[in-house]
Amino acid sequence: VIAKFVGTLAWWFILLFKVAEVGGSVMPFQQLQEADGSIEAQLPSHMQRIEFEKLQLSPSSNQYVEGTILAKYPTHEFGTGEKVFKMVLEESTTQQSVSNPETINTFIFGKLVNDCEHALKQGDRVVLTKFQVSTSPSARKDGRHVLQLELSEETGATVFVYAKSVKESAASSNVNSPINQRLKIGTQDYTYVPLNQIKDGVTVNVYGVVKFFKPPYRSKGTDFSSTVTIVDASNGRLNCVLFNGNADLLPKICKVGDVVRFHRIKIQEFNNELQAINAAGFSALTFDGTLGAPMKPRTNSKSYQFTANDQRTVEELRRWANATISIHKPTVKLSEVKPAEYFDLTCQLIAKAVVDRSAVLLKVWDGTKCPHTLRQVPVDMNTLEGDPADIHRLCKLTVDVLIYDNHVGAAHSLKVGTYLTIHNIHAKLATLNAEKPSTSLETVPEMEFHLHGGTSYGRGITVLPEECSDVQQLKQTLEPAISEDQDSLGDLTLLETLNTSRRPSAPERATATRVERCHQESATVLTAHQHIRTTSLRDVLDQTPPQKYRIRAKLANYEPKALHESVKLYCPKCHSLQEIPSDDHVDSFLQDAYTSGSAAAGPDPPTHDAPWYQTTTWEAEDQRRRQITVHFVKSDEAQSTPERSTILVEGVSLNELYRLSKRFAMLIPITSRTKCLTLNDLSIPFLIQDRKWHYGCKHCSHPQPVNALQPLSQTGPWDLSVIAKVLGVQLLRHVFVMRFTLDDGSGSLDAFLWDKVEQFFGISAADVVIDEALQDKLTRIMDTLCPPRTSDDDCPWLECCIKSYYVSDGSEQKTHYQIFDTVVAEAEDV
DNA sequence: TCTTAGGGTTCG
Repeated sequence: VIAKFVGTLAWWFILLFKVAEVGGSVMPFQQLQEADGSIEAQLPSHMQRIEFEKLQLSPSSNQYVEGTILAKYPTHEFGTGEKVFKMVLEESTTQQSVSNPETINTFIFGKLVNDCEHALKQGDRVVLTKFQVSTSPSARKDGRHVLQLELSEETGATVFVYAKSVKESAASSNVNSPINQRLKIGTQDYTYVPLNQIKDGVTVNVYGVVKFFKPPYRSKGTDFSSTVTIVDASNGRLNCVLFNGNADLLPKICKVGDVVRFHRIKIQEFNNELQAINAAGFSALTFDGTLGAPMKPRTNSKSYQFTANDQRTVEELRRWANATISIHKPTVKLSEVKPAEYFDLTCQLIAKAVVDRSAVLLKVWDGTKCPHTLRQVPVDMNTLEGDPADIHRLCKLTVDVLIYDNHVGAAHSLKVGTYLTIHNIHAKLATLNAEKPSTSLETVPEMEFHLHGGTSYGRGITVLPEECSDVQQLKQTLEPAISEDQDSLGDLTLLETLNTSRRPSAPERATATRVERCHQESATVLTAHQHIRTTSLRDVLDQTPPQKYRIRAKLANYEPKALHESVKLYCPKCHSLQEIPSDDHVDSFLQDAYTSGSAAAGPDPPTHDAPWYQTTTWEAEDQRRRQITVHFVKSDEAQSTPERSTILVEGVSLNELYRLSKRFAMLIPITSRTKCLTLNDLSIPFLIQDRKWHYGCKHCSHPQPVNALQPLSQTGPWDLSVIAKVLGVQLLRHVFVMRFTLDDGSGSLDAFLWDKVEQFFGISAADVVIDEALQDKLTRIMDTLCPPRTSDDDCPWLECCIKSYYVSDGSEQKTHYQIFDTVVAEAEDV
């Protein structure tokens, strides 16, 4: 189609422009040059033309329209200084004669106007992308398309124009210089009117705190509707009535107290009061009203301007609202519900079932136990959608909520596991009637939960985004509630259900096999939290710490690759982490010790016996005439074999240290430089026991003279921790520290493995250092988790618990992740 | 320019 067009009329395709701002920074221009192929090749990838006639209220972002400017109206300026102009586009079509070409009203807003009001002329052929579609209020009058196009900063729109060939364009005064050179990217200065200064008849931008709202619902007309009452520090108050054919373009408010920014609302009078209604080009940002919450707005806008001023405004509104007690509603948990109360319930959906045409049953929980006798809505288990394991395990904590009439559609489309707020839910005491008489006077009336029909008091259901602060708070209540509940009957009930002779329902079978499959297919398994849903790494990366997740990912890489480097020394007191001193380091330290020792000690080294040890001295077989001294600690005769005895050694080399440590149970390297026996500097092991080298923390130890050991010589076999205590040594612990790069296809992150890693691998960090068989095992495990030289397909999945946390490096906070409550599957068989 | 709704408790 386009080729024919280009061929006959010899148009050139010149880019126009794209103006979009994300978070205040200008995106680069996207410049397209002359076309000698299809238009699609010139546009961002996968763009598809949509004919006017096929336009819908929620266009997908890869659609573009193409048309000729039939009329262009003068630019109008709002009181806010923002500009807007309207044009009428006629469908470009190749058909020879079109009796009734489609025409559509198109509005250009904001800085886009500055960019193209002079560049576009009647008769120009344009391509528009990322427009917003709304119903045309003037369709009946002007006979044009029932929908209209709106292009603004917020839609991320791009306008392209065809210009005539170079020759023609040279003759034309309009297009004699390349359009892209005339572009100026300016930021739009949005002005926001305090709510007490709002006047009738103007289109304005406002900021405010939500005092009341009705979540979007389908109106009796063509659109979705949402009512939002906002207030601000000026003591103003504004009732906004918002419509849109696409519910997603209405503000995404979760709760009273949220902060909103509306662009382009029109003020009008109704019932002697001013009210706002969304004007063309309306767009909304919604911020969590929680002090200190991230400044990431909920919005459908493709891009938006958000300056330092905006940030200040949101912060101020948050502060003001949180100090103004009348704005917020008290939150009510299930444990606090009073009979006949109406409240907003923030909860997680566990299961749902269609009851009849006018009602849907939702089984929800908020982690607290409702103290009232609850009515259980009878439903066929087979019509109940949800994980049977969860339904059974949480049955004591879930409540049945009946959702009626106009809310049924919304309830029906909810996904199990979703976090919700059910607004204005009614805790109703069941009415006893003649057909269901009370059997005794003591019968306690049951409590039932209803979401009645209608939208009064903001009745409706809001799906909460994962990152909203209410969800984060809710999750913290849910998780401990599950583990408490696990100890009770929950699991037993589940087992009984799965073990009954009755054939399990399909979802039940799926759950049972899924549990098995987890263990089979995953190279690591969880030691707890199996009930938690898996979160994608992309979602993990989107959220702010601290959080805990269950994830499923592959091990793309790990550090250190030299596995012996993964073992470090950790001080449980000062929490410092250090490398294990290398053999070279210990060797040179020992050499320094005996070289300087013999020089400084003078002619009379303390080589004599003491009441608690016997001393032997001999000369080493090297050229330096080095003197080796060994003090044998006296003990019972029964323990006097070398394998059971303790020796204090001076003047030994690394080699001798190894040889002696094989023969004696315990070996303490010492020095007699100071005339009494003392420990060496703690950069070498202070004690070797069963070939295991033990180190002390330099910061936390207060070494005592070795003579302090004398009283111990009477009490039989020596214990490592006792010796350390007597000698004033704070023991360092061997620990594994590794970094796993996890990837699940949706995202990738680095997670540290350093707490309880011995459980993770089933290997002791202290032992692996001296045991080659264990080193081989560790290598085999890592080769299983992350096979060398294989494709991604051969990498096993890892089921892991990870938690996110902030680490401050002085100037900024960084997000770190740590693996916990996870072990290698069947590590004992590796 | 304008249908919807224009906050204010229910059939269950």
